[in-house]
Amino acid sequence: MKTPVLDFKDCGTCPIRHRAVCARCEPDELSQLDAFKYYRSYEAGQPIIWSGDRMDFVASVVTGVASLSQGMEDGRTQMVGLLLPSDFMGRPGRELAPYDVTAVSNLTLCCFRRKPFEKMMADTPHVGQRLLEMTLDELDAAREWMVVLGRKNAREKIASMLAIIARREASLNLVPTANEFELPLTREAMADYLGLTLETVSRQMSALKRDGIIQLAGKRRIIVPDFDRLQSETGDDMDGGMVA
Amino acid sequence: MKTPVLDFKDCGTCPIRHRAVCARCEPDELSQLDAFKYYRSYEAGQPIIWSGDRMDFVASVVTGVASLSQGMEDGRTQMVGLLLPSDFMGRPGRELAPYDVTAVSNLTLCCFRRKPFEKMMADTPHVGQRLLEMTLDELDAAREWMVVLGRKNAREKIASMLAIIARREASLNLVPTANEFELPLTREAMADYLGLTLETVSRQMSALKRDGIIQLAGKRRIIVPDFDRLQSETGDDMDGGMVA
DNA sequence: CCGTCACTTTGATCTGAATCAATGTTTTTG
DNA sequence: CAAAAACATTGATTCAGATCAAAGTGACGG
Repeated sequence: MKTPVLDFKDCGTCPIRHRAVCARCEPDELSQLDAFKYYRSYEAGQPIIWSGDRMDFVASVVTGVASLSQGMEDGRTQMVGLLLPSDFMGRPGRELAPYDVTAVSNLTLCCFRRKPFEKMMADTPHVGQRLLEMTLDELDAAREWMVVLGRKNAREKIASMLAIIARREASLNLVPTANEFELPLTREAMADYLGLTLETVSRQMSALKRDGIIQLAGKRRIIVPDFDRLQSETGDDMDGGMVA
Repeated sequence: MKTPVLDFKDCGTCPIRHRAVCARCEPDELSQLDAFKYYRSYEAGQPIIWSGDRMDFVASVVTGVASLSQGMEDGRTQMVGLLLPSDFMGRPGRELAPYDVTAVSNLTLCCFRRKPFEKMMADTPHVGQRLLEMTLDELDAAREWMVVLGRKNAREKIASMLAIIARREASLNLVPTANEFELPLTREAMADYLGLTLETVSRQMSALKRDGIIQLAGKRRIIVPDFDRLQSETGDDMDGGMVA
C-alpha cells in the first residue's frame, strides 16, 4: 500500500519516458501508446513468465523489483538480470520468453501489447533508437556482471551488489542518498544473483556488518556509513564504475 | 597467409551484411558506407584498444578472433566477449572504449569512422534496427554466459565453451561441421573467458580427452566425435540452446 | 641442430566456498 | 496469542578449484 514512486501518470505516456529521454514523443504518438497499454500487478514471489512461454507484450517496471533467471534442469539457478523501476522487459520481434521472470517484491508493470508496439517502433524511429541505447546499457551491465561472477570472491560479490543497488536506487530517487537503501531480496535471491549459496551470502553479510562496512536496519534496509569504504571492498577500479 | 573466409568484397558493402540481413541497403547507401570504411589488420596478441581510450570508429570482424576483457587492477582479468567474424564492435554514441580489446588470433577488421556511421544510422532506420537486433542477441549471449560463470563447474564450463565455439564457427561456415573446429585461444585466454585458472583449464581438457569427449589434432584443432555427448556435458537444457 | 621462449601438462598442497546440520528469528495465520 | 511456516544465522566438515612447483612439448632463430 505504499505510494508508488513513479505513479501511473508518469508512466502513462511513453514507456521510454521512464528513462527521461523521450522528449520527442508527439501528442498523437502518446495517445497511440495509451491505446494499447495496460497495467499489471504482482505479489512478491509470483511468477510473471516462465521461460518458453509465449509473450504477447513488452513492459516497463513502474514499481517494485523483478528478476530474470535461468535454470539448469538439475535445479541450479542463475539470475541474469534484476529489473528496477524504469527497466524495460521483453523483446520486440520475439515470440517466446527466454527466461523465467519473477516478481521479487510487489510489482507493477506497464505493459504494451507487442504487435502494436512493434508497429509503433517501425513508424517512430526514436523509439527504436532509445531502445537501442537502453539495450546497449544493459549489455554493459551484463558484462560488468560477468566480472563479478567470474573473478570476484564472495565478499567482493556482496559488496559489488550492494554498491550497484544503492547507486541505482539513488539515481532513480527511490532513496535520497546511496547511504541507505532497500534491499528487496532474500538471501536465496542474492545467492542466485551472485552465483553463491545462501549460507555464504549470510556469512559475508554478517562479516561486512561485523567490519562496520554496513549496518542492517530491520531485515531489508541497509545503511552504508561510508560508501567509499563499501566501494573499496568491491575490488573494482576507482573510475570505471559499474552500470546496472 | 590463409585465405580469409569472408573476403573484402563480402565485407565491403555494408557492415550489417555479415549477418545476412541487410538486404535493404540501397546502392547509394552502400557507396556512402564505402566512403568512410577502411581495413585494419592485427597480429595475434596485439592490443587493439585499451579501456578508456578514445574510439573514433566502429568495426566488424572480417577474419580472426578478438576478445573484450575487463581487468581488476590487482591483475585478475575476465573476458566479457569473444568476437568472431561478422561480430560488431564499438558503440555508436560512445567516445571511450569500456573494455580492452585484443586480437586473439591474426585479425582483420572492417572499420567505419564513428561520426559518419552515426549520421548514417540517423538517416537510415534499418541500420539502427539491425544493430538493435544484434545488440539484443549479444545481450542474450551475455546472459547465457552468466549462467556458465555463476553456476557451472569447471568441466561444464569447458564443454559449454567448446560447444558454443563449434556451433558459431559452423554457423558461419568457417568449418564444414561442428564436429571439427579451430580453437584459437591459449589456455590462459580460455581461463579468462571461463573464470578459471589456466591449470584447471588444462586439466579439464585432458579429462575430456581421456573420456573420449574430444580429441586434439595439433594444438589448436578440436575434434568432437559425438556432438550430443559434448552437449550433454554442458549441464544445459536440451532445448534452450546457447546463443553466440 | 641446439638453445631459447612461449605455452602446456601434471603433481602436491592449500583454501574458500559448498554442503550438511542445527538453531535462531521473523512473519503469517488460524 | 500460539503454532507454523518462511527466512536467516552459525557451526562442522568436505571438496573443487586455486596456488605453488616442476617437467614436458613444440616453434623458431641463429
